[in-house]
Order: sequence, then C-alpha cells, then structure tokens
Amino acid sequence: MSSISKPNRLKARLPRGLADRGAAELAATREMLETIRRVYELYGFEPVETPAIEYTDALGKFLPDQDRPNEGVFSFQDDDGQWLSLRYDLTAPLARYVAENFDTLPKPYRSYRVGYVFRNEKPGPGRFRQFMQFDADTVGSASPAADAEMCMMAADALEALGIPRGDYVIKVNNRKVLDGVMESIGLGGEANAGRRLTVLRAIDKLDRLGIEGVRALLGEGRKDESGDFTKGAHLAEGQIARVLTYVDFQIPASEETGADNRTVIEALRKAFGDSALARSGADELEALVDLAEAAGYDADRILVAPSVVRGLEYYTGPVFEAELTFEIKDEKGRPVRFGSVGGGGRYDGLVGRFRPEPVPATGFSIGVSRLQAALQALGKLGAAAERGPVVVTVFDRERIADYQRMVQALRAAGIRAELYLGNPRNFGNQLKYADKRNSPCVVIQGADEKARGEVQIKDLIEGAKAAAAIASNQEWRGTRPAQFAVPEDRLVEAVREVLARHAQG
RNA sequence: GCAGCUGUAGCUCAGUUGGUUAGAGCGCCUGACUGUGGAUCAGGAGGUCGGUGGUUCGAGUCCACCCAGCUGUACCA
Repeated sequence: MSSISKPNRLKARLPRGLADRGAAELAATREMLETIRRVYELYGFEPVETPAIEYTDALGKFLPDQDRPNEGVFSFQDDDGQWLSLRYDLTAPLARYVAENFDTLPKPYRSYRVGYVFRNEKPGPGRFRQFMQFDADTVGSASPAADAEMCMMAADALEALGIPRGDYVIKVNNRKVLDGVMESIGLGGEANAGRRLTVLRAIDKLDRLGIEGVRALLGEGRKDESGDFTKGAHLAEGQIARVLTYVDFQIPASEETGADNRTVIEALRKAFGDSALARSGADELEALVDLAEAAGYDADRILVAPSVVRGLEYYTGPVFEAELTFEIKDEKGRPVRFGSVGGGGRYDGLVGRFRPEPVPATGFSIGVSRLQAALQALGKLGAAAERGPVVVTVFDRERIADYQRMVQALRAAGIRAELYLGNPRNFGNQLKYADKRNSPCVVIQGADEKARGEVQIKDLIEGAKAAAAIASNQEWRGTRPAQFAVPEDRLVEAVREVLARHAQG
C-alpha cells in the first residue's frame, strides 16, 4: 500500500453531529445510567429493549401525501422495497412492541429502556444526530396516578443524580388546556390547525424570548438579531391579550418556593372556563397535582407551567418537561442555560394506531447526553480520569514469561494489571506509557533485583508529587522517588498496599 | 431551511497596500540520560494556507461558487 501517495490517502474524519466518546465519558455515562435504572426499578418498572431500526410506518414518519419518509429521520429501503428508519425516539418503538405483544404483556405494562436515538437535523452545541435517551412508560393505564408517578419518578431520578432540589423543576401542563385556550380565542376546529400551531409554538418560546417576544410572534412577527424575520400568527389585539393572560400564569421557576399550583389552576378556570376542553384540562392538572402533593411533591418539584408545549403531534393530555434552573458561566463568562433535560406526557393515541381498541399510555424520557453535559458543568460527575492498570515493565526481553507471570498473579488477586507490550528497548518509554495510562504504580525487575529475589515497585502518584521539589536531572534520577523493593513473593501484597494508600486519598 | 460571522501545523493563533523558501507557542518524536516519569537544553517530523475555478507577471491575501464550523432563527417526534 506504500504506492498510495499522500494526497490520495483516506482522510480520517467524524461525520458532523456525531461524537466519539472516551473512557472517562463512558464511565460517567455508565454511572448515570445505573443511577437512573435504580430509581426506575424502585418504582416497579422492568427493562425491555427494542432494535434501533423500525419500519418507517411504525414510527409514523412518512411525509404527508408522499411515500417517502420525513427528512428528519435516517431512512433506507430494504431489499423488498420497504422503508426502514433509525428510531428517533424510544416511544414509538415501544408502542409497536406493546401492540405486537399485547396479549402476553401484563397490563398496565410498566417498562423502561435506554438507547441511542437518531435525528437527521442540524447539529449544534449539545445537540447531536445520535444521542442517548432513557425512557420509562406505563401502557394501559388512563389514571392520573400514572402521570403523577412519572413526574415524581423524574424528580427522584434527577435528585439521585446529584441535582439539588431547587436546581431543577418538573413542569406540567395539559394539552387540553392549550386546546381550550385556542378554542376560546376562536381558533378551534380543523380549519385553524395551521394558525393554532403557530400560536402554540409562540407560547413555547416564552422561556427564550420573554413575553415581548411571544407578543411579537402572536402578532406581525419578529426580527431576530441576525436580521432574519419570523412570520407571526397575525392574531387580533383581543386574541393576543387573551393568550398573553394565559402565558402570564407562568410562575418563574426561580421563585417557585411558596408558589401554589392551585392558584394557577384556579386562574385558568376563571379565565378560560368558557371552554369545556380547558375545564377538563384544568381538572386533569388538578388531579395530578393533588396526587403529587399527597406524596409530598410540592410546587418546588412539580410545577404547573402553562407555557409548556411539547410533542404537538402525539401528546393528548398531561405533558411534562424536566428543566434545570441553575445557570453556569462558560469559559467566556457568558451564561449557559441547560434548559430541558427531559420530557414526556400522555400519548393515548400511539399504541391504538396498531390496535382495534384504544390504549392509554404515559411516559417520560430523560435526555442522557444533554443531562450528562449539565452534570459535568455542575461538577457532579467524576472529573478525575479513571485509575489505570498496574503496569509490569519489561527489563529483559528474554524474561517476558516471568513478567507475564507477575501480571497473572496480580490479576488473580483481582488487581487490574497489564504487561508492557510496546518496544521495551527504551525503559523510560515504559514509564511514560504507565504515566499516560494513569497507572497507580509499576513493577520493575531487572537483573539486579532478580539476583536478590526482589521486585521494585514504583508508586507513580507519590513520585509525581516528589518530582515537583526536584530540580536537576541527576537528582531526579538518583533519588528514584517513591520506589521501594520487596521480596518477589510479597509482590501482590505490596501492590495492594500502594493501591490502598491512594484509594482513600 | 434562512441570516450573519469564521476556516493557516495535532491544538491556540501570527502572517503588512497582493511580492521570493508561510511563522510562533504548546503538543509529538529523537538525543543529552545505553537501569527510571518531571524540569531544562539541543535537534527533528508535521502545511495541497477548507475545496474548486477565476483575476494577476505573481494569490494565504482579491472575486465567484462549493464544503465545513460558530452564532442567531426556523423545525424538533
């Protein structure tokens, strides 16, 4: 292959919107998943796994009036011509699974699952085309207790991950309330579906754009700082006023202590009670809040937030959004908000697409990747690199079998250990390697030690500390900091002592 | 998708009104030190200047298009 000239060489490159993940990040993810899993198990949920690929029609993602999948999903055609897609969330595949195994599953069916999902969208900071979600769902229960439980479990999971109460909030709203408000400003019915969407999207932007931004989007439209113009909903003044009244019920998350969810629900009833839909939504909200509060989850954890709009396509009742409320400055000193790290709601229509009978369902999804970035910033994840293996160095290449035996002795004692497999010619490189691997210590046995029946154990962590005080190379080499000899048969014991010394430091 | 900004070594960046062989710091490799990590010193490798085309005697520099990144915005199951 030497004939391949340089300009023709394949360039190693990662596709955009995707990320490689190293040892430290994987360890942090594993720890997070285990914590979340423990909470979900505690609530009685059981694991289930479905594949990353589904028939596109099962995901419900064909473009309207075309036999081609939506561009936001990665899709390809099977050899029989059927469209397949990578899953873009874990909810639609679960609906397919439950529908397909309906007769054998216990109902209500409580399950959780974790996995990568894929979205073919423009990536951004903290926004990838492949990312991990951790879902829990209850299928087959229409009870508000199932919804309340989702919110409580989400709150428990976030706290188990080390996010203090008050630094997050589970926001709750109800699609029926939103639809009722639309109805009461004369945007009910099929004919107004388009404008309704525009208005709901405007409401959703309260957090980001503030009340004035929402007002602009409800009216003529809004110009952003790059000069780009977003068309508005062109509502009449009276309609805008009503919508803004509604949005104003939002309690700022930072002042949540003492906020009373019931006050908000009452205000909703008073302002929009003319709509039967809004009344029914308010009742559902109240039922959820009652159950949550009875279990001790007050508005500092589960908060009624009228501006929450999500999953316009399939959520039918309660909707939830887990939001981090603390702010963090980035390296340029600008505030970074992590915002939503999870969401969910009731999707009574989703399983029913596959079944003759309606099947109620509710669920919650944690965005693991984004949450991990937030926890990193919070300092809640082990920032320290993982401790590496003990490295047994190679002094005489004829004696590799001896060194390998030492490695096996360490492994047999449950100590993570490895033989140096690189070129042993330059001994310094072996130590540099061990240093890069973050090894706690190395084992050395040259001819001198062998003759005495000893091994040298070099404590790299102590040695690094000692190095700071040493200036000259002669001294550095002469003192051999943090290195000691033990009889061969005490190898395992001595290594164990070094490990123990650093375990509690 | 739309708008604005930015692409020079692995990383962070210099590079004059267009002018000869494109530089620095950090990192990497080698040596001083053939039995020891760090520091220091010396040396070395590493660039189609994001890509293609154009203007010009001459382009890293100017123009067009494309690609990628950043920011905002739209969409977001």
